[in-house]
Amino acid sequence: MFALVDCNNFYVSCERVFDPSLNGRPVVVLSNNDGCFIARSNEAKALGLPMGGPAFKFRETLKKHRVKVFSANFTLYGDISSRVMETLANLAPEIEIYSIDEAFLDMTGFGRFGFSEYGATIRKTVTKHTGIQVCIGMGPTKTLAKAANRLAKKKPRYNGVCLLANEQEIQAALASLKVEDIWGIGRQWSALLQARGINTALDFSRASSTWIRQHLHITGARILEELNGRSCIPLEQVRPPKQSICTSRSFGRSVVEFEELQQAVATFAGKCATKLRKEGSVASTLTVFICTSPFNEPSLKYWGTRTVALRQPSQDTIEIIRAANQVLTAIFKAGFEYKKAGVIVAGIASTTVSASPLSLFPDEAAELTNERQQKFMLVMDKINRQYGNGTIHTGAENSERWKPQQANLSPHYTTKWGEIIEVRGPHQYSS
DNA sequence: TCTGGGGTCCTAGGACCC
DNA sequence: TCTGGGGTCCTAGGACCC
Repeated sequence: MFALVDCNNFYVSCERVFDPSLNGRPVVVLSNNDGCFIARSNEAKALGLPMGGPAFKFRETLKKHRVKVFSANFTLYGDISSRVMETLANLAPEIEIYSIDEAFLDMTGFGRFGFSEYGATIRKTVTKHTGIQVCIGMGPTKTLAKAANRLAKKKPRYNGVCLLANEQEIQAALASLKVEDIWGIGRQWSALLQARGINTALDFSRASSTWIRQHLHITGARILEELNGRSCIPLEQVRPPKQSICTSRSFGRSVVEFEELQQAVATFAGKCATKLRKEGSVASTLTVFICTSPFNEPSLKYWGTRTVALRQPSQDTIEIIRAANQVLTAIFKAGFEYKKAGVIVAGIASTTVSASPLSLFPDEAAELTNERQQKFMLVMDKINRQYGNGTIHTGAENSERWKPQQANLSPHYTTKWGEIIEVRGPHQYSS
């Protein structure tokens, strides 16, 4: 038996924990650059504000209904998330952290407490420890637990916990689930399925496995099995090492100058190097991409990207920035208004298993430099850990000019002393 | 005027090996 | 006119997830 625990309207809930006056009011959280809706309270959903909808198109509604709008505060959400996960890990020994607001739990052996009863206990405990509300779905496979979770969220009669334990419950649940709402079925595939008369999850579960295998490949075949109660997507308790690391941003405004793009790309490359060191990994390839707005007319559109091999697998900020700069120089075209850029490092290997190949012609001077570079990076990371990110950085990195817009950022309530005090104010302590 | 960021898995096809 | 069988590795592109 699997359980899927999913936080309700997670980013909005995080904001509400620190400002309960927002309860009952419509609240939305925007993506970087205050672009799209990425979280909505139930009240905001009821106003018809769609997930992913661009905020500027709904200015009227936001104003008219006095919707509280937040810029994304990922530092806060990440910290609250880790508290939720910690609570869950104490309630069930086997847990897979699936996303910032979701976790799968292995419920094997918990039947003796009653699955639904234990689900209710989990719900209560998480709210008590963190202030975050969750819904829980349970079923014999991860895909069915996902479906159950959807029901738990949608239908009040479940009280936030939906258990699919027997054949009848499962069939009824699948009949009420639209095919596009199955976990793993996106837009393209649901169109394909609907064209074939497969409209519900129940239809899907009874579809021809040959046809599914042919058109939806192995991924679809697994879903079919899982809907029929045969588990084939296992719980992944340890996160496998990342295969690629990406740092990309849309710019707060158009960027035209090469030098400015250069600073942005250097900053992303530096961030990738920091992430690599945090993972204990080295990368062997590097990709840089730059692009104009996808909403431009075709003649004003440009998408430039190139991948190169690094001279040797690396996690060195300076090395990676240098390589990224070379790629940028090669793909940059003057005369375009750039809106976004990014750096991706891949071909990742762990530093701990000494997977990086040795040089056939070792260069002692270079080795010495490498060693010094590594020590330098250690010092840099240590300073930034202790005094805050960005305390020390290379001259090439600069995030001032292209910085994303964040007009309505809430304080970093749980991660910066200064911002906690700023909000609460010393006078409140007396009461 | 203004439209996010960070990932994974799978397949097909090309280039290569013996 | 006729031209094997069994592989690996890599990349691009397309699908999906939150």
